[in-house]
Amino acid sequence: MATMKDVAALANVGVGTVSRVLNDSGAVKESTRRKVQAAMKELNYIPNAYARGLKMNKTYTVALIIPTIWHPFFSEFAYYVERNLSEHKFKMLLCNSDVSNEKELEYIQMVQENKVDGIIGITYSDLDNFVSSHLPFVTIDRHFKEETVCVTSDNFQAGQLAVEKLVEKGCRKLGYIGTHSRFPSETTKRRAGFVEQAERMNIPYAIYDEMDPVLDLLAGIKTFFEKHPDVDGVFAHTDFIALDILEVLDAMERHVPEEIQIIGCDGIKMEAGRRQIVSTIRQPVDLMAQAAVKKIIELIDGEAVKEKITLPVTYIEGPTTKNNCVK
Amino acid sequence: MATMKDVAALANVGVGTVSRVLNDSGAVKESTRRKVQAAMKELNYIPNAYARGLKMNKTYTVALIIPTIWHPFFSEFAYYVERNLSEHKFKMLLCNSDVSNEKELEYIQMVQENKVDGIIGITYSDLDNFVSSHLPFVTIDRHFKEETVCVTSDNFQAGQLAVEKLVEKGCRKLGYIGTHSRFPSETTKRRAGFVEQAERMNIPYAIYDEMDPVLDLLAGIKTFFEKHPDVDGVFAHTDFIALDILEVLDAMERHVPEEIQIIGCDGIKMEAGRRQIVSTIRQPVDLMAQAAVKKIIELIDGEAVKEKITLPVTYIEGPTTKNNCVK
DNA sequence: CTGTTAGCGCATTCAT
DNA sequence: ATGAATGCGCTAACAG
Repeated sequence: MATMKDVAALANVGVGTVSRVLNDSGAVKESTRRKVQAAMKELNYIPNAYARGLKMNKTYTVALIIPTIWHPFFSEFAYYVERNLSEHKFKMLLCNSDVSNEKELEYIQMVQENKVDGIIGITYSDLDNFVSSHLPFVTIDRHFKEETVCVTSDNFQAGQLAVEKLVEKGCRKLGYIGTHSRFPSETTKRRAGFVEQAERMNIPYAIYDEMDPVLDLLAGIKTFFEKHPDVDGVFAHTDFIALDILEVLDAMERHVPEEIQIIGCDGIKMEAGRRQIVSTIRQPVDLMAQAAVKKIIELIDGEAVKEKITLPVTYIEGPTTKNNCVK
Repeated sequence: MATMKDVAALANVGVGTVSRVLNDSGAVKESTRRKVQAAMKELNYIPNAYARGLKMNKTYTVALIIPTIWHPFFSEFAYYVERNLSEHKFKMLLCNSDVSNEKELEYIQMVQENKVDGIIGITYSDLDNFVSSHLPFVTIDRHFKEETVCVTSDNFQAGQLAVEKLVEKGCRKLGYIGTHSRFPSETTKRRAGFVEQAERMNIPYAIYDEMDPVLDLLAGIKTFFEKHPDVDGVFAHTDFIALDILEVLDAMERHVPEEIQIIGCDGIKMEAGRRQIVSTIRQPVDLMAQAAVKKIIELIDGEAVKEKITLPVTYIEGPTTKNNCVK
């Protein structure tokens, strides 16, 4: 592997000059620049990012820590994060925590050893206590402390919007079905928004909300519908829970959307271009990723304002609601 | 950030000794070892992987190049690759090529600069011409040259198995519906296996196979069924195509699986623990990832046999076939 | 404009 | 068993 020294020797210049043409820093005479470039090409020179990183104390690498990439929401998010990072000449180290506190901490150690410039994390430990405050950190859906930069979608609005749509589509009694983590998360506001809007619209509702990990969610959902047979519109905390609800209702021979309508949350798609799997309140995943990358780079460059960024959600019609209503 | 020198100073030893206890190399007196460890803890010492990488010319990093992480097959694969790498103390750099030849080449340049120890790739360019033969490379579903290590599932068997199952379930005339890349891929054998088995079982069949990118696949599928109204069993080249077929048949008011049965291929699941979306021939994604990681590490350690690894596929019953038949 | 030099943090000789 | 010295490839500061 050719090094800068080899290039310098072949071009009959000093290594400083090679560095200058490589980085386009300092002034270099056009003729020497061409000489150097020719030498680089001839030797098939490839700069060594490790040497540069060691010297500069900057690696142009960001770690993305998520529970698991094997999930449409996270994989879409990761896709856009990588794409945005790539556009800024950054690389992405992917870390699957499996929602394990222990693995999260292992990754924190690892990324520090690997001198990542920053971390974008969807995590569930109190990582902020372990990340040196010098390490730029952007969190998603989770507001640790005031000083942490957090990107989230408007979860409260999501709950409100779901109620609005369900009522608009003729529902008379609503249900909220969800689970929540032991740790604080912005997503709990989905339920709050649901409740607030239902109260405001003066529409009756029932709630089934359990803490993760849930042993038998399907059984819980079934019990819920047996207890509340008059519920004809459901807001599910996630699209996956909406799928579970569909399964239960199918087994109970209750038809969706004719008898009961369901709106999920997240707006997951299995791949770009494919449609949502249920009617849903969609998080603007692409914009969230874009915002997260923008923020992390600002933090890295030391020019970021610490703030919480909340992006708006939208309703997307799918197969689990009636679409023959007044819009 | 504390360095080895700081630790050495605090522990009153030389940097060599610190390096020795850190890497458990060479002999160190127990008492000094403890002194050093105490100093490391006190200073909250974190080894610098960039310095080490520069020195050792090894980074414990592998790049995964895939078309897009936003796809259940690739995200499951990436999940298992990362997990297996992680168990071997390796890190994973994720690269989404978007099936763009240009981006693939950019990534190749990038990962070379970043001194990755190896590449696992699901790619569509002739990357082998651009990767220095010194860079360990494991490819999935794509056999470049004899010397390339390739991991794939038994695509031919997949086609055979699908025919077997469809016939077993009572189908009298089969259809194969798929698309294929402009580039050679192991997956084209799915069709070959389908044809071979149908011939052998002496069962009539029709084929619709177009080259990507397809402008209007749904229209093509519709035409196929109009032309072959007697087809009552279909093997789809992928699960996603199976979904498309479902959509078309739904619009044509032909019932699945009562009138027509469909078997997809890949066995995608949206997340761990969730079920397949259609009846399918499943690739052993976890084993493929495991094999790929094992191979790449062997290549890195210079002890790999160059070979093609073919893993068996299995049939998984889903909602698009009749399950009331003799097994 | 350009050549020379001093580290960046670490692993590894080579003496001791 | 351990301390000192060398260099991995690069950038930046300095001297010309």
